[in-house]
Amino acid sequence: MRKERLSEFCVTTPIYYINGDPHVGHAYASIAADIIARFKRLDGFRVHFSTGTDEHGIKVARSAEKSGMDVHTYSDIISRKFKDMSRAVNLSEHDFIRTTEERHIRSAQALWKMIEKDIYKSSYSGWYSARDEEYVPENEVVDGKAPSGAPVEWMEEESFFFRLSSYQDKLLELYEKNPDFIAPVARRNEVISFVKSGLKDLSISRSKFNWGIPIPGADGHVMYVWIDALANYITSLGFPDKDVTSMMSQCVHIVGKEILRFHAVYWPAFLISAGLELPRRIFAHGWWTSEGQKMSKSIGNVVDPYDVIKNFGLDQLRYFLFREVRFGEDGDFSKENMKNRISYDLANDLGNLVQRVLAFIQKIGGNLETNYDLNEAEKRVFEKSKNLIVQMRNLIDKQDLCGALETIWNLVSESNKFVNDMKPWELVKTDTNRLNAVLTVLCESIRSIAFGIAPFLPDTAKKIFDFMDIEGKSFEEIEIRFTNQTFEAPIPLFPKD
RNA sequence: CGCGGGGUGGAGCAGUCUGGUAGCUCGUCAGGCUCAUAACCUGAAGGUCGUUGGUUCAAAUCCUUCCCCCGCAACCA
Repeated sequence: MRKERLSEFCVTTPIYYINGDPHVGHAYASIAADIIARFKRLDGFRVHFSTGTDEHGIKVARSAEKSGMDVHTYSDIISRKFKDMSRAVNLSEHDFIRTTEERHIRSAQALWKMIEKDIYKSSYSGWYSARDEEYVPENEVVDGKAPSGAPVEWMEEESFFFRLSSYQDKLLELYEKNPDFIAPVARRNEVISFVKSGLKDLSISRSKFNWGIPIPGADGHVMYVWIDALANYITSLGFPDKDVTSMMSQCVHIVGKEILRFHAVYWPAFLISAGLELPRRIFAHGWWTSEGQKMSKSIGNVVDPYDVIKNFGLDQLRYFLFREVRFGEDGDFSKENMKNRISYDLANDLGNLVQRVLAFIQKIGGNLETNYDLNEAEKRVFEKSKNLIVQMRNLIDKQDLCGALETIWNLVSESNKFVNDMKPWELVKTDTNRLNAVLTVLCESIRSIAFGIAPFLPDTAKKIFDFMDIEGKSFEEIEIRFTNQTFEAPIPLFPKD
């Protein structure tokens, strides 16, 4: 009965701000969400998966101006690049949402109306850099100058405020009652400590520029980023036309650690104010360095996902990103490590397992006479392969993507060891009955592995499914026992040069 | 004294709450095995567990001194 209620699932990436080209950090968040979405679909859930671009704000308006383009045209071009990246990293079925779309403008305005009781007009003041046309955070002002070196002056403008201060206790109660609302734990502690230190009301409008969503009934004011951008999640779910309650309640927001606070503090406050359902979890991922150094344009070590895909392959990238570093922690993107992962984990362990087993079956005629009358050793591996998805389910629900891969590779190793121990190349001469049992177990195991890797390495999984004449649409297929089966001749999955 | 996390063999980490001769994954070296893009098995090298002093029969683990690294500290998507 609980299964019934949980049959919907929602996962989101942040919407990416279009002030630069997509890099591996964007790809990382997108692939993470995709892996989760794919796993849940295979597991029978109805999944809503959204990503997109955040296109309003002074920076975008200025960039457009600088490049001599109309801001709409400019947004279209940059947004397109992110859309292309989504395809390049093989995101499964998703909604790509742009904050400049009509549906989103309606949604953000509707949300504004729903939280209006917590909004009041006052004036916003802060250190303003005229040259950069933006406010500079207090702690970044040094000797009356912005980090850019531009002079700053104290400015005031009329602004709408959201009464965030009155949500402090409610938020703390939310974190308290839902220990898993923010993950990983270290991040959760940071957020709690931030909220405990006291919340100030939030300025949520600007009148100095107009590249934003107009505030209903307040000419000359546009929404400032928070409400506009965060509302994308409910826009994507059909708000305000549809009831978003059940999907929201199952929603996991994947975000970068740099924007955790907006998602873990402001967003729930807005939702509570609007009387809308809260998401299930906010998960903050870490950042990648490149060859041990912070990625930066000036060093020229920014990792371009297209380069990696071209040089190493897409599934290889998807594997590396989530196996190399525990999801939630920072990590280093090193070509050397990437090569090793591909060579050892993918080619030697997984690729070779599939190859040695399926090629062997070819050798003895391409036909497997199944035998499920198993002895102890065979049963152990068989059970383990039947348990793979069960174990992964728990890990994926905690967004432990690295742990999920480790679990799969445990089975890969165990299966390789099983081949060595059972020596099918000897059984073929001595005991055909045992041989068939051993090969049956191995095929069951390979099939489970293929399903396990399917969310991570969809193309590779597809190849294995094809070798074995499997659909690969649902984990339920794992339960269907092989009967006398003819398999295709395998081709190495990760050929070495 | 703003809040928090951390310093453990080459790398990344566990162990610290509930003291008892340091463990995991990967890497390195030697041997065995070989169906395969090879894997697996056996053995080996490598750590004064950041520093100081203390408690104790016994400390990576408890108390103390100092050093170092990293997050967060509100308008940065």
